[in-house]
Amino acid sequence: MNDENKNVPAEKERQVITALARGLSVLRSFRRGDRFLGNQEIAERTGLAKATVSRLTHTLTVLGYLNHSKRFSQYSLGPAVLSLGYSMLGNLEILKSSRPLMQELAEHAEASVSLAARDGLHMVYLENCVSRANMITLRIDVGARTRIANTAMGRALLCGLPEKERTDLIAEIRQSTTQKEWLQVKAGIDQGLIDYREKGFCFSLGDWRENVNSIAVPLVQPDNSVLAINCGGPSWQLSAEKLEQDIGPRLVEISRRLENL
Amino acid sequence: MNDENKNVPAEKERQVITALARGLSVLRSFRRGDRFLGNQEIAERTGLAKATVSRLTHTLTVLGYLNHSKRFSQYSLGPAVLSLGYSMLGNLEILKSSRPLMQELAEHAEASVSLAARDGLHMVYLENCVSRANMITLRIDVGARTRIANTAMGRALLCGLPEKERTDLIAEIRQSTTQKEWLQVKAGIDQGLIDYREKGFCFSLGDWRENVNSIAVPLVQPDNSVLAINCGGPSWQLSAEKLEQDIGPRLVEISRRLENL
DNA sequence: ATGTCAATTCCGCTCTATGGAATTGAATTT
DNA sequence: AAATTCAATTCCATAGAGCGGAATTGACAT
Repeated sequence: MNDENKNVPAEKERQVITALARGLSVLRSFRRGDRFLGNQEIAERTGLAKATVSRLTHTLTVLGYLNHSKRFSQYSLGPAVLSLGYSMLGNLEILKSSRPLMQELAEHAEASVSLAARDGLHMVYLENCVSRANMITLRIDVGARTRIANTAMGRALLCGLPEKERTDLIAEIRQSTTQKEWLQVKAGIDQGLIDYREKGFCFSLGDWRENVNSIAVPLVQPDNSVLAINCGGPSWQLSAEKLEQDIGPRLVEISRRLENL
Repeated sequence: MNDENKNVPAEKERQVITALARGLSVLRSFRRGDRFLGNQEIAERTGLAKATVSRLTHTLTVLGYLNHSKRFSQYSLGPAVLSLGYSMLGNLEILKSSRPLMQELAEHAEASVSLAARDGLHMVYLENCVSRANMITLRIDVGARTRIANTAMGRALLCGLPEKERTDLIAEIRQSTTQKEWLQVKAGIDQGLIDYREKGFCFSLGDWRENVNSIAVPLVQPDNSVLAINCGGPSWQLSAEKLEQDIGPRLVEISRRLENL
């Protein structure tokens, strides 16, 4: 076997435990909408050998992270994964303090206000406050993910990162984007940086979904990790002007207050 | 090397991948309230060697399941764990259909109505509906866990299980309980079985927390897995009588409707 | 400078995890 | 019933991943 380092600059990478990484990739292969997956399907998605997947799924089942349905001999995600998320949220101090402020803004704007953290090239929603009026309509759930590249959330995150990390992340995003898409994405990011410098917040006017407007601000935590808060909703309800004049300043104020404990 | 089977009845256990199990136990070692844990602390909690933990935490960090704070050189749970929970909930058909019924009952009872699944000896909350009136007071979050042994949820689950599984699970519970505790626990379970046979639901009157009453019903899914729904709240608001006369029958009705798709 | 404590790396060894092939098992068709 | 198909599981030999004790590094306090 030859060391095919795929022209990675021979960086002495630290050891990653493959069995663990593989097991987790099995869990991740369940996407929204796949209630049940069989070993075969999982093997295809993860690129692992059938025998390997069989053992991984068995292990995960024993541990409660997967359920096994005998009827169909297929697997579904088990309750144990939920507990992990619960522990995570329970340990985030910021949630307690941010909730009331977010809810207040949600009511004022009659829109949706969310707090999110970065996971790779995505933002993961940690908390979501909705105005009573919209309670039923809108429902972005905790744990949901949106791309950094084309959302106000993502742009705000980028603005909150230290120079070096931002550059690296932008490079990563570029990697993951087709040449054609990149032009748009780049434009959005650059505009975000400008908006942030000039106004303190980033926009996404229909970039994520047509007819959905949103603005967002970064939120730097005591441990220097960066989160982002956005306020978004249907464009007929949240005009660019309203966002800029009214909501924006309020968001900035919220972030300021949260950063000062 | 001698096969020390530790007097386990020589059951040919299937292979469990240790590296994966260990990695997950690292994640689980974060309990509510531990924002940050260091390798040493994790090593103690999991019983793994320091060097091993160091590699596991590194792997988990690379994958996004842990965050590493350079300042304190400690780890916290990362956003990736949330996504897993999200995928799980997103794939549960039952949630969509149960939500309106649960919310309706929550409003009627001015209490909290929850849906939960079993994870080991615990019930994990999958969904929680609260009456508007109580929105602020009560907050049992999705992903939270309560013991099967002393809750209405747990008792209802036991009632919903097929004979064999129930017996096994009760045996497991016994294992995990001190002799002294067991008497109480056993009594509660037996009473639950009686209540379920006679009335269709199980009680917990102050068994979980003093001043908290609750009733629950099992919910058997198309794939034969069993969930449970409860309705609970402060005892001054939910008297035993009200639960039995009014809430109970409604819960049974909900479960009946949900079981018939 | 010196001392302490934790994280990481080193290193040789062991046994775990691996994947191709064979087997089992379930479901469907003839 | 028998035959066919398709997927899951088990078998097996082997490579090398993961292991832990010990040494090293690194951060911080004295």
